[in-house]
Amino acid sequence: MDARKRRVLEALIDDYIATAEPVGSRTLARKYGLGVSPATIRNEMADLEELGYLDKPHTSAGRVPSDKGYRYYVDEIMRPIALDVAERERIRHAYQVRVRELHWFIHQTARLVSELTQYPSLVVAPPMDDAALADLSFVPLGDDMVLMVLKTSTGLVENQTLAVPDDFDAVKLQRLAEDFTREFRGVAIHELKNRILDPLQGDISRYRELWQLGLKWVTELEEGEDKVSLAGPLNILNYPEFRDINKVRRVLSFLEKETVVELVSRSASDGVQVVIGAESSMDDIQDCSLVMATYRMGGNVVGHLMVLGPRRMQYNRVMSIVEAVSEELTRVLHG
Amino acid sequence: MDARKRRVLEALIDDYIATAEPVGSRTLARKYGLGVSPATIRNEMADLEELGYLDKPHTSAGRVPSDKGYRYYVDEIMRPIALDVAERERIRHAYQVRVRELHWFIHQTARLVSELTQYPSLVVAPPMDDAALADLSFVPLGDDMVLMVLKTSTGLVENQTLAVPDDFDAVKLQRLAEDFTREFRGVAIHELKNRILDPLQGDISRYRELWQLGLKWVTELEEGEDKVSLAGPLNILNYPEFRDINKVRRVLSFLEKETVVELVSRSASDGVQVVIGAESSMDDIQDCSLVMATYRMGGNVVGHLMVLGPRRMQYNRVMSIVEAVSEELTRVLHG
DNA sequence: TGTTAGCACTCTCTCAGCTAGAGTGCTAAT
DNA sequence: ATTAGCACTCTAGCTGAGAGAGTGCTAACA
Repeated sequence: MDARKRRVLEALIDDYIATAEPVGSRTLARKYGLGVSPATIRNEMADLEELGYLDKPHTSAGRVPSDKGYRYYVDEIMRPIALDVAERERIRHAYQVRVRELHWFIHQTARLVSELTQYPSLVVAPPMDDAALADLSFVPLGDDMVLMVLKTSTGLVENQTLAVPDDFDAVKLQRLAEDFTREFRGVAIHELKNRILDPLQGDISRYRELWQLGLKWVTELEEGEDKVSLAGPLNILNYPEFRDINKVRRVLSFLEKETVVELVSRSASDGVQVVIGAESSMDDIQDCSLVMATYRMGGNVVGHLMVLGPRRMQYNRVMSIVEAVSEELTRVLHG
Repeated sequence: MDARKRRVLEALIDDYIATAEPVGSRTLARKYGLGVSPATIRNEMADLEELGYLDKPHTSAGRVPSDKGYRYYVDEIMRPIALDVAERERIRHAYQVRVRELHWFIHQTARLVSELTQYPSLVVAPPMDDAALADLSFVPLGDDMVLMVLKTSTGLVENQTLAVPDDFDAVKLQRLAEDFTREFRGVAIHELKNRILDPLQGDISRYRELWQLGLKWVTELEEGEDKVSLAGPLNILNYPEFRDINKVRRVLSFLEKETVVELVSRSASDGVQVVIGAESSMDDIQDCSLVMATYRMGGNVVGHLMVLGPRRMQYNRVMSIVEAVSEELTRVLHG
């Protein structure tokens, strides 16, 4: 793979990303200043095809990048692109409203990313489970209803209405919350469940009744709907590779399945990651690419952020956006 | 319009709803026991076309119902269908979790309806604005943050985190909430804004600073994202009339525009309403039908519920579902 | 030896023409 | 009033030809 092959591959992929049409030697020679004739380029393309970087839809069409071609492009050729000022501003301002609820963050993030990239975007919340309890309070609502407000050590707030037995009045509830917070502050949420159900634990039996109601909620928090936010799914309709309605259906329903979460969570390493086409080994998105990143929250609690597009994706742009947003999100969640 | 014409029209529409293919006289004679020959049916069909109830895609295709045809079918021919037990149960159980947040209700309702009907469904929340204040409380969160919890006279709860000035400690906040609730209980939310901004009002100037923060939130509540919930948009991909990607795009983006809310809110009358094709005078949904209903909450505060599908919709089934759900919702919101 | 011009070849896309099939509308018989 | 029969119309689908784009190979060239 000499320098000229690289330049040919780069030009071809750039052109294909821009046009979605197979690229021929003539086009390449004309539009990109490669300094050689179409015939020479043809030879190079034949080599690149033999090396597995290019595919041919049929004999008399131009070439198209293969998964391996894109991979090489992403890893070795492509240079990161700087976001423009407006985009940076957009990202910086996205989290200025001082909401502290997790589902708001993931919703906002998914929308931000899909609007910036013009691709569908999916954000997975870090498991609430791993965070520690910081504070618990109750707000009586009348009608035997109470609003339970949970604050985590990561600074987030979640709340839920609960029905409580008749004999819990406001005073009792407040004392309960204080006792509870004193006893369990700093304990991880998932740990909490064991402690409460453990009969050897001290004088907490009187909370049990109430807490069991709360347990249900905590459990829901872990695997509730709020955990994943999908934004901009319709964006894929703008790309010609999704002219086929069945493909649209396959991909979009994939995004609503539970498997996405597993897929996204699988790649837990730092930094921006790219998955190209069949690399995901998911049938439904054989010809889609994913750009993923993680964000952190109070230590090692980790959430995920993903963009899905056609393999012919503007990788550098999308990667820059995903990186910038995940960093901003980590920053905001830390402060 | 004699009895036989009615039967022909009914059979034709039933068949077209089932198959999405233009219906010919032969098919009608064969599949529905009309007791007459295709030739006779042809004559009736010619009459029905002249009367405007049917259209012809082209000379040698069968007939297709026109808007007027569907209208007559819905108003005069079609009989309501009873939901089966499983569906009734499904609806009854949908609201058993005792959440009291409006956005939960609309989200849940939209999902329920789209799953039952297999069409996209949209639910518009009643304007928070019209409800009266029942109770206000604050939960301190540390970091100068506070959770503001608003309870309305309709029994719903909304909450929002706010940043507050340094000098509001827990005690001060609690007293503030008590004073506030005492003074403004029963006042409509939209009225509240005027009262607070009115300098002639009594000794409330000390709340102003805090409340102005809250005002922003209340304003957002009125026209925030939580006001509308769309579920099952992908369902339309299952119907052959949406094989064209541009039509899908037109319709789905219509559902995300602000105009839907206006359209839905326009028909404020009781009971289930049907809008067929061009009756909506909305270009983007020329060949879609809408089934809409309202639900009530604490008197006359009204929300809306809508199903969108192809004109070739299973009107009786969808109408039954929409009616049952809106009634159940009204019932639940009342208790 | 690497590059290039030339050229035959291959494959797809499009368009016109044709056919089969479905359905109609009219006429005449019942 | 109903129906059988039949000519007519229109579409969907197939076929074949031609244009166009692009390739791969060969031979000439620097």
